[in-house]
Amino acid sequence: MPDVKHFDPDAALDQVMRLFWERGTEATGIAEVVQATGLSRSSLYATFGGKERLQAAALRHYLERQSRPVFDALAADEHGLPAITGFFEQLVAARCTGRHARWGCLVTNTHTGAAREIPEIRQVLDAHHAALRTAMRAALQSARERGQVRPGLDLEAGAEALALLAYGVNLRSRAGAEAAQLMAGVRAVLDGFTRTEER
Amino acid sequence: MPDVKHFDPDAALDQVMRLFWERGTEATGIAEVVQATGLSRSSLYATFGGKERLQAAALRHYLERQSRPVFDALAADEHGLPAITGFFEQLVAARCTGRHARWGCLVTNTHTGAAREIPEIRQVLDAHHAALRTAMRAALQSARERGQVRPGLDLEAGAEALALLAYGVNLRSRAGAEAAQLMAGVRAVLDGFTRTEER
DNA sequence: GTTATCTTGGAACAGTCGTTCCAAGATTGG
DNA sequence: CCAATCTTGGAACGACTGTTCCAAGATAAC
Repeated sequence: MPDVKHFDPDAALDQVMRLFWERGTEATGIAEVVQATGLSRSSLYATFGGKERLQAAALRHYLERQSRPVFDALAADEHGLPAITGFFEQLVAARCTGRHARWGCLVTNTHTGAAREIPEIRQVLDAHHAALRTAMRAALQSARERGQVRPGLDLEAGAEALALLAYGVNLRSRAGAEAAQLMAGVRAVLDGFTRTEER
Repeated sequence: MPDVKHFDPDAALDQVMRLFWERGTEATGIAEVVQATGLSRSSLYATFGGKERLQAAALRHYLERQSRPVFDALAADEHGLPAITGFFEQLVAARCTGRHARWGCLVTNTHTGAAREIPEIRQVLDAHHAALRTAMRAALQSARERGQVRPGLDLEAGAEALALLAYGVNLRSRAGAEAAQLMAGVRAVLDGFTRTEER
């Protein structure tokens, strides 16, 4: 006849994710996590384990709640190149203005930290990259079917390129890059993927 | 009638740079710096000041010794697009194989850390981005003069795009990305910049 | 050789790190 | 209401953080 948790683990994880996202995982101490969530150290460790496990959980949470919905929307959008343009406009806007301005992307930020060596975390990094690539690839496929894409474009290579471009946007945005400059860069790549007659 | 330093500050800074580059600045303690350089804490603090100043110095050192020479070579190379392709081949090779494999780029790595807020460091980040953009811009200019570039390409936007792409390469390489996949992405972008008749 | 000045080694600092532990509290099935 | 079981608050842990300090050592001009 056990007791039950006095809090919502998912809501707590969401706050941890935001904390790690904004301030950086390595720079965030357990004390700050305790304060932000309102939990005690006991509850924290009993629920999520140590900091590594917590970081991995927060990262998975980010992938599911933040990235996946956007990726899925992109993959499902059959407008082709305009869908990709829209994705980047949305991305740049989110990275440079609003509640999460200058936070970058938690997954992107994690690439440079020490935690990237931990298998559980490396796995999420790779899963995120694969998901982003797949979404880009699907959108490019739609674009080709609509005759928007320049002949000879390797869709796999194009998807990889757009994924790398997104990382670049995420990275530079965290150091204060201007939205207009980022979008100009994005457009230069996208124009290069476009069929001449469409341009 | 003072004493002189018993070590070469520049050589020491070079070792600090390598340490921060490989292991990450936040993850590297002063104790490790002391051990790697062979200096005492006194000499370290007397020469470079605290960790923030040391990080800024190491970052500037990286920009001057690692980035600048490559950027200058790119800007001076008048072969056009092949020069840019060569730059990326060199980059991907350096990031994925050899002594510095999987180290990424110190400047790129610094974008995500807490130190990005420090003015002295933000300044180096922006200077690096400007230098990279300028070099790319010069190479694209040469490419245009040689008729290699597709009509309608905005050289500024193109330079920004290639810079963002480089950050993406640096980032993903640190998490173990495959060289071939990275280069495929790069080629997709570069092909998009190429004049149709040249392709 | 003397002396003034800087450098060096190493101990010590207070503060923070992530983690552990246990008594007290809360909950649910009986 | 009892009892079994999990949760919770909070103190305490050793290890490490970056930094400071000072006596001892080294150097170069006189």
